[in-house]
Amino acid sequence: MTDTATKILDAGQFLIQTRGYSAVSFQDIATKVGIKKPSIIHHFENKCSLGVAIIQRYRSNFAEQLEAIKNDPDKTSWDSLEFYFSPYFHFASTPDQVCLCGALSGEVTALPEEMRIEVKLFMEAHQLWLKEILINGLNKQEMNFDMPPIQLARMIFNSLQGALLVKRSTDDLNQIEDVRRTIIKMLAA
Amino acid sequence: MTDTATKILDAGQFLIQTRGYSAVSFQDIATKVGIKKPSIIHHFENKCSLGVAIIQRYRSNFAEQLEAIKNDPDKTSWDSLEFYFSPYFHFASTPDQVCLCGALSGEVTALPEEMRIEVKLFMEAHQLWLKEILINGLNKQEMNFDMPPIQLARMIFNSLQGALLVKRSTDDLNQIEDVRRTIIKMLAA
DNA sequence: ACTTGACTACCTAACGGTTGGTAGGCAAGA
DNA sequence: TCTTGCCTACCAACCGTTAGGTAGTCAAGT
Repeated sequence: MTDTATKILDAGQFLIQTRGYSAVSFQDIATKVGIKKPSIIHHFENKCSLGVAIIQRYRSNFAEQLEAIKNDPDKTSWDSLEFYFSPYFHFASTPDQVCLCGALSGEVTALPEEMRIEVKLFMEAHQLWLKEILINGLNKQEMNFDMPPIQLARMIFNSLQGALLVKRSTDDLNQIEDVRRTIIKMLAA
Repeated sequence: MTDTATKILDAGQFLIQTRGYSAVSFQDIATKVGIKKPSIIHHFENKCSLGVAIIQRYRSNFAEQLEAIKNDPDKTSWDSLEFYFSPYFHFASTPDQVCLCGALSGEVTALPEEMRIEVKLFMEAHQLWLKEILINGLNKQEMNFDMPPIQLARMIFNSLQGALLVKRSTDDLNQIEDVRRTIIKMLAA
C-alpha cells in the first residue's frame, strides 16, 4: 500500500499534466486521493511546495533513467534516442496527458519562482542529455549530421514538447509520429 | 481612439499570452483597460465568449496575412517561410509572451469546448499553410527535401511552438534561433 | 422646438461559490 | 505520553456573474 504523500504527488502530477497548474485545486487532488482538502497541508505546507515536490520527483525519475541508459555500454545512441521518445509516445497514447513541464510552460509566469526554477532545470537537463547522446552517435559513427549537437538537441526537445501539446489540442497522433520520423531522418548516417 | 471592446480584447490577449487563461481574471483585464470588472460583461457575455473572441481575432489576423503572402507572386517560398518565422521571433523578443494558442495548449482540457475548437482550427490552418509553402518550394525548385510536406509542416510548426514555450521557461533565446537554423538546413536545396 | 422612449456604456453593490490556508480535536500506534 | 495522520469547522480573499441604477446619445412623435 502506497502512503498518502505519494498518492497526493501522483494525483497532483496527473491533474497538472492533464489540466495545468492554475486549473488544479487542493479540492481536486483531495477528491482523487480520497481524503479531505486540509489533510494535504499535513503533508505539503502549501500549494507551491507541493508543486515543487511534484516537479522534483518527476525530474529525478527521468534523471535516473536517462543516466542509466547513457552509461549502459550495450546501448547504441539510437537505442538511447528511442528510449527518450518512449515517454512522449506514452503520454500521446493517453487522451490528454502531456509532459509535466510542457503543461507548466504555458503558464510559467503565473507560477511561483521556486516552481519556475524546477521547470527550467528539467528542460536544461534534457537538452544536455540529448546533446551528449548526439555527440556519442557522431563519435561512434552511428549517426551523421553536420550541425552543432546542442542546436539539434534543442530542436529535438522543442519539437517533441510542441508535438505533445499540439497533439492534445488537435487530437491528431500524427503530430508525434511525424516529429519522430523527421528527427530520425535528420540523424541518419 | 480605439473603442473599449477592442481594448478588452487587446488586454485579454496580452494577459493570456503571458500567463495563460486560468490565471487571468476579469479583474486583471478591467484594471489594465481602466474600467470596472462588471463592465466587461457589457461587451462580452461571459469569460468563455471573450476567450473565443480573442482567439477568433488572432486567427483571422494571421489568416489574412498568410493568405496575402502566399498569393504574392513576387515572394519566394523562402520569403514566405521567413515571414512565418517573424511573429515567433517577435514574441521571443518580449520577456514573456508566447503564441496565444501555444499558451492555451498547456491547459486545453480546462478550457470550455468552444475555445478548444478555436485552438484546434488555428493549429490546423497553420500546418496546412506551411504544407502549401513547402509544396510550392519543391515545385519551384527553391527548396529540396525528401519527406512528405505535411510531415515537415508538422515538424516546423511543433518545433516553433515548443521553442517559444521553452525559451520563456529557460530565458534562452537560442531555443528559437537554433530551431530556425535547423529548419532552414532541412529544406535547403 | 420639446418631449418621449429606447439604447449604449458604464457604474456600485452584492450574489453564491471556490480558492488556498488555519485552528483545533481525535483516534491509533510507538 | 507523545507523535502521526486525518478529521471537522472555519477564515479571508477572490472568482465569474447578476441586479439595478445613472448618465449621455439619438431618433421619432407631437
